[in-house]
Order: sequence, then structure tokens, then C-alpha cells
Amino acid sequence: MLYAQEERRPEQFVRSPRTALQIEVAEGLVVPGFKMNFARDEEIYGAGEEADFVYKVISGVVRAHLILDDGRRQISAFLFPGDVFGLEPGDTHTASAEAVTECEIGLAKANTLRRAAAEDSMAALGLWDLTSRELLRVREHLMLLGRKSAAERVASFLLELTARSKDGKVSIPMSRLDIADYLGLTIETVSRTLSKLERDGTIALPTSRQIILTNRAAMSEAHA
Amino acid sequence: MLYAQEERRPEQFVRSPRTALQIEVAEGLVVPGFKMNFARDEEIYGAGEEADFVYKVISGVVRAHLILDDGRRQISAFLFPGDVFGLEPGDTHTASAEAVTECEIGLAKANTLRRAAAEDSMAALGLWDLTSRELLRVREHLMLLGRKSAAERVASFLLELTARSKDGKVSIPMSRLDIADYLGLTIETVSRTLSKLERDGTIALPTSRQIILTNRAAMSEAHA
DNA sequence: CGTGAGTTTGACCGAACTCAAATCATGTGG
DNA sequence: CCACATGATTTGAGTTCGGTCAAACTCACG
Repeated sequence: MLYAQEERRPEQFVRSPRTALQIEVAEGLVVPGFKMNFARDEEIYGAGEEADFVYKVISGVVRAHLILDDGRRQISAFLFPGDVFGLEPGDTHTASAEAVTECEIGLAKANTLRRAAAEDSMAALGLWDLTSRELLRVREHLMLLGRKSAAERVASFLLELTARSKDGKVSIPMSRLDIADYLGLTIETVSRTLSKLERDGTIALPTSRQIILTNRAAMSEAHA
Repeated sequence: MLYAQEERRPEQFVRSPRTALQIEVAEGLVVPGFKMNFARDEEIYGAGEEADFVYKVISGVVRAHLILDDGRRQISAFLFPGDVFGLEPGDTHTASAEAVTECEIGLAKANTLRRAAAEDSMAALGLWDLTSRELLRVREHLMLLGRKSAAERVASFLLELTARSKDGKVSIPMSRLDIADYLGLTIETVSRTLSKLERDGTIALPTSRQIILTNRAAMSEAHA
């Protein structure tokens, strides 16, 4: 459902203000000099910190997460090249972000963006749209965490990863622990579920970080 | 954490554009004549329908939810008086909304709001802020569904319900099924967990739709 | 009162967790 | 280039939490 809706959207919005803003945001975030590299597992920002910047993945993968006092972690999203994150109307970050792999991150001053949005309503509408899309994705994730079995969660995750891939051959940039914390499972359950999918001939796992969808129909059926 | 952040926010924003917009939205939604009543369990809008209106709860309680093909339902939020819902930058609703109790709902034409936002960047920023707060709440819900035990989920829910109540005496407007579908549990588990809290002396349940927090400290501890 | 939906309780089951060990992969120093 | 050390992943055995199925109970309403 998530995917169906997202596929429908671009057409709806061709003449909408969002397009203009996205271009603007993208440009703002790609200005040379406003670019940083982060090492694997390095923190980009922490929850509660001042939201001085807005970020955009240029290369690599980022995770956004919340942590409970006792250390339990819930990853709310993985961010891929092109994705914008750390965008807040308020002045503090409401989640943490870390590099999953080494990555290049483009930065824009949050104040610049906020000022632009205060002066230009098209810009403000663009920011709203970005946040709104994020909300849509997170709500779909709610359904996954609240109502889907382990097998369905893993299947949904693999389909997310391979959505852009034509040949169904995809590298998995994140660890089993990251996957577990994204899906609300344990690493053992994630691993066992992947093994079962492999035994069933639905996927192949040449290495633990590479998957090949050998039976996409079976996958789609599994993810509910 | 959700609550801590929300409590911090109003001060941050006193001089921000959000305040102005919220007033504007509120007024737009309260115009006499643009008001409807819904009966218990009546649908307000369905996912995929045209988003012609934006809604505001005047009295009663509303639930927003997604449904899977096989009928599994995940409630993403309960809306209480003062809450705005159905706000979308796109032109279709991305979730469904139904009346939990009989309720009075204020309506604003979505196009009017969109036009206002396109002309007035303050308005647009206000819409962004509303969506952003919703995103914050939903992300906290992700943590609950992905990482918390049944006991913690129920405790969190009860604390949400009683957050505004001074005396800890609160009526529960929704059924056990609604609670279960909000917390990602079954009605039996919800019921058993409430019974256990009552046996432990943490809450009292004079009727199934009324709770009294007799030991708020124990509750707060339980919700993690 | 009697009916039926909503709720609670009980008995049992199974999916996912925990703890533990084996296996695999990766990078490092000799 | 190989041997080892370290962390990541997989697999196994046993447990537990929450789900399922079924029955009893409550209560609002006709």
C-alpha cells in the first residue's frame, strides 16, 4: 500500500508547489563546502540536540532512531541517497541519526531554510510535504510493527530494499542488529527468518549482506 | 520522552509562526455551518478518498487507522477535542478516520487552507508544524509497538489518557478492541493486563470504561 | 426480565525470545 | 601469505509472553 501510494504521487504533484521546493532544498543541500563525511556508526546528531542543520544523504546509508533509557532501540527509518533528514520546525532534533555505512552528507543551515520558508510560502509548502511523506512512511511502519508476523516483517523489509532494484539483486548495507531494531525483532529471529526464506527458495543469500530475490511472487505474497 | 518534549515545546514556540497559524486553523474550523455530527463508529473519511476537507474535533473522540487486506487494523492515533486531523498536502486521504463516540467535528475546505498556505507562508509553516507534531507522536508510537511489552504498552496508554487529568480519574471512551488495535495487542491481553494492574493496586476500574490511577508512581515506572 | 454485545477469565498453544554454542567473515600482525 | 583474534551471523535448545479458542460474566437496552 505504501508503495502504491508513493507511485501514484509524483503525477498528482507535477503542478504542485512541492516540486519547486524539493529542487530548492536539494540545491541548498548540495552546495560544495556544506558537505561532510561520516564514518560507519558515527553519530550525525542526537535527539535533543540543537537542530542547526538539515541533512541530505549523498552517498551511503543513515539510520534514524529513538532509544529508551534502558537501551532498547527502535530504528524509525533508513535513509538512502537523495533522502533528506533532520528537518524540524522546532529548534531541537527529536530523534538521533547515525551513519550505517561511511557516507557523504550534504548540509544546509536550518535557519536559512526556516527563513526561506517564512518568506516564501512555496518553500514552506515543500517542507510540509517532505515531513508529510515521512509521516506516511512511518504510519505504514506502525502497521508492520503492530500487526505483522516476523515473516511478514522481514518480507516487507526485503521488498523495501529491492523496490528500486530491477534484477532483484541487492546488497544489504546494515547489520542484522540494525534490521532487528528496525523490525522490532531480535537478530536471531531475523536470521532464522532469512534462513527459512532461503530454504524455501524465495531468496538466495550468497553472502550475509547480499540477497537475490529468486521468487518475487512468493515474497510479495508473504509480506501481507 | 514524548511528553517531556511536548511540554518543552510551547515555550520554544511562543514567538514562532505556528501559534498564529494554529489560531487561524482553529477559527477556520469552527465557523458555524461547517460543522457535522457523527454517530458512534461512523466513518468520517476513508483512506484513498479525496481530501476535500480538514477536520477538527470539537467534542467526542476519533480514531485514525490503516487496514490490511485481510482485515488487520492498526489504529495510529486517537483524536481528542482540539485535535486537527485529515490534513494532507496531497489530494487524497492516506488513512481512515471514524468516530469512536458520537462527536461534533468542525470542517474546513482543504482547498481554502491550501490556498491560504500558498499565499501566506505563516499559514504554510503552521500546517508544517501540525504535521510535524503528528510525526513526533507517531514515532513515539513506533517505539511502543516495536520495543515495549504488553504491560508497558497498556501503562503508556493509560498515562496518555490521564496526562491531562488532574485527579487521575478518567473515562475510557474507546472499546477494548480499539485499545488492542492501538497497542498492537489482542483484547484478551489488554483485559488481562488491566486486571493485573488492578490486582496490584496500581489502578482501580469502577466500571470497564473508567479508570482511577491509585498509584501513579507505579504506573510511570511500568511504562518504561 | 431476556437478549446480545462487550468484557473478563481460563486452559492451552505456538511464535518469538533468551541463553548458549558453533560457524563464518574480516582484518591484523607475524 | 598465513594464522589468529575479533566481531557478526547462524543454529540449537529451552522458556515465556502473548495469542487462540472457549466459556462465563456484565451490563445496557428493548
